[in-house]
Amino acid sequence: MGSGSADSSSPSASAPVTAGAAARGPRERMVIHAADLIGRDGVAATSIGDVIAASSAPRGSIYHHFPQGKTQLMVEAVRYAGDFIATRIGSLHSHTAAEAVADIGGLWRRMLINSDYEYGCPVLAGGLARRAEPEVAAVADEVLTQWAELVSARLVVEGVDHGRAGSLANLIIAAIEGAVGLCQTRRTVEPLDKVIAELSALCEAAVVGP
Amino acid sequence: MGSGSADSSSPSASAPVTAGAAARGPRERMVIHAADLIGRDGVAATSIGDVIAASSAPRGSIYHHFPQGKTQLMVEAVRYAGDFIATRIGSLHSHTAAEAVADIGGLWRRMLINSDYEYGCPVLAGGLARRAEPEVAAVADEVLTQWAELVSARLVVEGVDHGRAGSLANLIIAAIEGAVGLCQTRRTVEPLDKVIAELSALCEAAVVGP
DNA sequence: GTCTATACGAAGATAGAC
DNA sequence: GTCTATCTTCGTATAGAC
Repeated sequence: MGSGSADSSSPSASAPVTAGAAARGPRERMVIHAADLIGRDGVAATSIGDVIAASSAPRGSIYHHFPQGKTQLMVEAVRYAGDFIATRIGSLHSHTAAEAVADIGGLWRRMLINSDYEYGCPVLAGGLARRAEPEVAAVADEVLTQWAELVSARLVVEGVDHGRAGSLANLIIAAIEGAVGLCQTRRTVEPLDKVIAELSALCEAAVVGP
Repeated sequence: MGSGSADSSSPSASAPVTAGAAARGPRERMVIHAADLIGRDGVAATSIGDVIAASSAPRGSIYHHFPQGKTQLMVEAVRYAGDFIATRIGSLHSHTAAEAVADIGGLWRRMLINSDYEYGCPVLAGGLARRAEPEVAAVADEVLTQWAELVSARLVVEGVDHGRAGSLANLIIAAIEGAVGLCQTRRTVEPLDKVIAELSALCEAAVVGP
């Protein structure tokens, strides 16, 4: 289907990387699989046909569930992927800022390896598609803002100075996003591992002593 | 043409962001404009027709110049974009590691603003297209390795410890790549500016005293 | 080297039956 | 809600003339 899909239309579709609880209806499955495909191939290379094939959804009801077609599907998928990560950031068990960063890094590490380095960040992919799909990029923008606030707040809780937290959160998000892209390109977790190590050390140093 | 091109086929095509010296032949123009379009729309959303329109190249000789079609054009474009940045890294006038990082940041800052936040990194875009275009991603991998070596060597020259330089170079590349993506998504240079500030400080701290 | 014409397939979207 | 056409546009690639 899409020029960018390797074999997403193969009979045995594997479960999407972000699939937590089993989705109930076809509509929800479509959104989840759309997010998965966007993370792998990007917005432009993900066709509606790809999503249908991957989610085993009925062909005839796409425009019933998503009246605005592909754009709406992509928008909801990026939102879903954003919420997925936001939830993880919000429910981190770690007790220091350095640990929290390492935990998020570990999450991405697993997703990269589980997908054989095919799956990257659907939110970044959505943002990069701004020319063709401005509405999708707008959602990506919102998600990124939310993430930055979540990370920043967390850093403050762990003892990082208010003024520094915003700048550090921005670096953490940018560096992890970039590292995930490098890992996809190079098919190794090395870039991410190195980035997490540097970031963790930086967080430790940024915590004000008691 | 491409579903991802906003108006690259408009009559007055603007000069590509990476255009240094004027290109001689149509072939070279095609490669340069292909790199430009990949940076804006990604590999999948960049069609051969888009490149022809942007570079005012003759339609009839694409497969004469690029026998392997789109893949070859994308491969050469990513290589071109990689060499463009590599050259800049290699000819930095800065005298400290922190300054060098700030200079590279300034280069990206200009390209983002000059393109109204449309132009991002073609090399990262090439790497993210691995599923559809493995050969393009392979070149992106090579370029990324070259960049890392260049940055690392430069850090060592500026006084950063050998063991640390590799890790720091990786962070610098990942963070800048990620930040550029964030800037494209959010239509601001803020993410990049903040990242450069943090990175510069980190570089200063990493330089061993005389 | 460059042109036109054309084959072929994929993708988004709609209409109307069930 | 879901299905099956069907329309239209686009994109890659090739063939053959000039």
